[in-house]
Amino acid sequence: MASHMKQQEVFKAMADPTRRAILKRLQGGPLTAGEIGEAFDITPASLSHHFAVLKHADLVRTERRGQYIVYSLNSTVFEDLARVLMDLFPTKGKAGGK
Amino acid sequence: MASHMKQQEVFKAMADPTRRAILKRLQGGPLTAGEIGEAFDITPASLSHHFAVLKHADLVRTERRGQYIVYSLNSTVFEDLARVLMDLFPTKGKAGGK
DNA sequence: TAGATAATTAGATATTTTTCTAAATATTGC
DNA sequence: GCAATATTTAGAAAAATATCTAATTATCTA
Repeated sequence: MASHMKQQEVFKAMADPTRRAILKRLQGGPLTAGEIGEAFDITPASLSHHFAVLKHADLVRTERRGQYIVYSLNSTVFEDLARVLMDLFPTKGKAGGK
Repeated sequence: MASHMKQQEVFKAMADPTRRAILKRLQGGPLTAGEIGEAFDITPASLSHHFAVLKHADLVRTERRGQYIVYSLNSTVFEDLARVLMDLFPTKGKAGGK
């Protein structure tokens, strides 16, 4: 029950507004790296770094589908926590603004 | 209802393990800066910096009492969120270990 | 008022993080 | 196999953060 989260990694991951916006986007369902990237003004390389941080924190899962890599929220660790956090705070980041 | 939180400031504040340990310590009730500092291996100056970040995020309140400054959790913004976060994750920081 | 104690602010340095460009890897379809 | 597309990895530069020492501010007490 969320007891095997890497606390430091998760908080660090959540501290960046771009990463929070990525997570927010994924709440609508799985997306490819490219689809996620459309909403941001950064290079694919930078985005990839953010993905790595989120993955390391176990907040997202990846699955290769052909040439694409599909990202989705890791519901085990994340879904309940993410909802609590995301809904508790008003969105303000440049992308995914509700 | 938690809708006027400064999202970015709060997450940034929570991203540092020393600051999370400070908050954790304050869950037992208000403490002076010095009392909080006893648990850490950093200088008062560094600690003061962390207090400033927590204050800026509205996570703690301060009140001067004589030569002391007493810190407490800001229950309005924090108490419910803090409980959710702190209880959801296992403690791992050097200080305030439950 | 002077000295002691508590805490913060100023200024500098070291570390970490974010971002970029360029190069590498994986996969598709001809 | 080769070119095109999707994504990641490597390496470097810029920006942000954490920490320190030294100096400052505020308060207490003798």
